[in-house]
Amino acid sequence: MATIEDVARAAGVSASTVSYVLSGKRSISAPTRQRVEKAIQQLGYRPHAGARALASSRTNVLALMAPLRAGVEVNVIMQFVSSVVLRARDYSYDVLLLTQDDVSGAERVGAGSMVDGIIVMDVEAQDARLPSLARLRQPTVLIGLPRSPGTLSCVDLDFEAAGRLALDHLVGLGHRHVAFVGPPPEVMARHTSYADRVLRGFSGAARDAGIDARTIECEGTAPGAAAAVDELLAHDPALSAVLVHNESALPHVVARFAEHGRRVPDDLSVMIISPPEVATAQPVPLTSIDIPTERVARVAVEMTMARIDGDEPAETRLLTPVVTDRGSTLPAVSP
Amino acid sequence: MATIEDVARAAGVSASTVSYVLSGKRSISAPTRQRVEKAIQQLGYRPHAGARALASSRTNVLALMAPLRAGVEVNVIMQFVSSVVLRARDYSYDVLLLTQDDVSGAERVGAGSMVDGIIVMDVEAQDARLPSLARLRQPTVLIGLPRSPGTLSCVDLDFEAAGRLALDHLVGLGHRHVAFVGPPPEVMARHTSYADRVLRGFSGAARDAGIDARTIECEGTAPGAAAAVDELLAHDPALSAVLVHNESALPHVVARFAEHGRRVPDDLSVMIISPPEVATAQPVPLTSIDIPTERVARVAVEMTMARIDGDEPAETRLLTPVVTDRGSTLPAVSP
DNA sequence: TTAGCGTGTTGAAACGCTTCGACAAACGAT
DNA sequence: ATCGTTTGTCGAAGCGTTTCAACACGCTAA
Repeated sequence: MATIEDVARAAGVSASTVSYVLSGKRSISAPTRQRVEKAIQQLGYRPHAGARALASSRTNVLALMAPLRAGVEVNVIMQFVSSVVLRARDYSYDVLLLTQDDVSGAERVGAGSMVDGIIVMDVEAQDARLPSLARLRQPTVLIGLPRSPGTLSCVDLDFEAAGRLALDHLVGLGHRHVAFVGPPPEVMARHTSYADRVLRGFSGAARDAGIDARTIECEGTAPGAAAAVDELLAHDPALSAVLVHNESALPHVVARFAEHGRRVPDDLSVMIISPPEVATAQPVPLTSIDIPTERVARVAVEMTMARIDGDEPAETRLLTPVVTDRGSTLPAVSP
Repeated sequence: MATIEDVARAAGVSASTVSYVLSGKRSISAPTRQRVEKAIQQLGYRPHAGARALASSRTNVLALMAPLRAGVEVNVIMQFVSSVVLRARDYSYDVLLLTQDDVSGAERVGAGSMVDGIIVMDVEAQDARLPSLARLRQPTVLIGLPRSPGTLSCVDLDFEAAGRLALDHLVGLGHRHVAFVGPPPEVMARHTSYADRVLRGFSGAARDAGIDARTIECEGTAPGAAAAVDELLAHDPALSAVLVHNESALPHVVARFAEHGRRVPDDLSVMIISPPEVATAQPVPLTSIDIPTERVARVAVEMTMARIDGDEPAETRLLTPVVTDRGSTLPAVSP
């Protein structure tokens, strides 16, 4: 492999000049720059990442913690992951993927100076990883909102507002018999940040509206969905609208309601919180509060970059949810 | 951050001794080792990855190319990705995730000495990336089987044998009216390695058996599946068995057959090629040829490691497919 | 004419580790 | 007692960059 010295020799300059051509940190005369660039081309020179990291204390690598826990929506995870990778490239960064659900990976790559920053997914309300992350030299950005972020930056859709907004949307259509079909029990049990928050927003808004809105956890399987739907209808046969926050269960939920003779949207209004791709890919397109995965990922990367080379203070950004009406919610019929 | 010198000073030895304690490449007396280890603990020392890479020409990082193209099964991809990450850890390796579908990412991290080896997913029959990959200093292992692997290692389920095996299984049960529901058109058009191979195996075996077995591409959506099923039945109303190699379409295919009054398994035998999790998660568990994602990933990592520090020659390993009968295929009823 | 300044370039010192060759000490065999 | 081996440790070179201080040069301003 060609080194910077080889390039310098070929161009008839010193190594430091080559370095300055590459980094642009000092002005270089046009002729010199051209000779250097030509030498780089001809030799196919690429700086050695390790040497560069050693000298500059910059790796141009980001760590992404994406624990693949039970009950998570793989599609959504993957959307975040690929968006983060894509956005990181805008800043000439690569992404190291960590999938363990403890913090050991982050400690290893952080303390070992393998990365300049860390993005963390699937955050829990009381996330055990946060103290260790806060101790690292590298800035950390959470996708999600724990109870006490401390000095860590956070970004996410405002899921609490989303829950509230969904309920208000349904109530605004005149629905008084409303329910929430949530993530599977294991996700709730972990107090996964988004799950808690939607629930809080939805239930809080229901209380404010004076409505008894039932909420239920739901496995992402056909039998699980059937059980959930059956229970909801048993509890309130007059049920006329549901909010679903569980992509895997969604088709089965809709199917089960159909078996009970409730068709969307005439007999039942359905909303979902999910990426738009999911809401539109259903047999009947669904009114939804879209999870803007691409935007969240972009902001996460931007925040990380700002903290890497700014020393910007930590910050929490919650994106405002919006209802996209796709026709699966209709005004309630008067009793 | 503590450096190796700090540790050496604290332990009253030289830096090289600390290095040898860490690497085990020379024998160190027990007392010395203990002092060094204690110093490491107390200082919380972690070797600087860049410095280590510079000195040793080893990064302990693997690149994983996982292009997220249209029509790929995200679940399967994710299973591979997480298995690769997990297995890499067995060798103290981390994984850098590349998602671009061209080879530029691999060139960057390879030529820049960011990684020691490269694992490539979603390989096409005539994959344009192969020549560049072969030129890199780092060993590359393909998950998939291109037409001419050259000096690159390959590992995969033997999809051609799988196609053949599936057809033989169905014919063995007496079915003579058999069809294949394959991946979506965009996957076929790319000549994605596994897609081509299943098709070849299935069609070849059908020819050998003297059967006219229809094959059809299929979108992963409900309308797409309906269209495919309708066409198959129109072409051969006596159809009694299908092989599906398309997870997204699977539930819709089964549903559409049901709408035509064909129930699994009594009216229709169904097999699928997929990871076992998918086959078992269906309302009716399906007889399948399992894609052993975990095993393929493990072998891919092992092969990469062997070539990193062996200088083993390239090798192709095809895992033998096996039919797992879950009761969704029954003997054909005599006409 | 000289002092001062900006521009472009360079040499050398880090950065933190691995590894080679050397060497001292301890040991066993003669 | 001597020689050769083995064992444990060390010093120093080298890995390929970045970056700082210094310098040469040509200019402008006084």
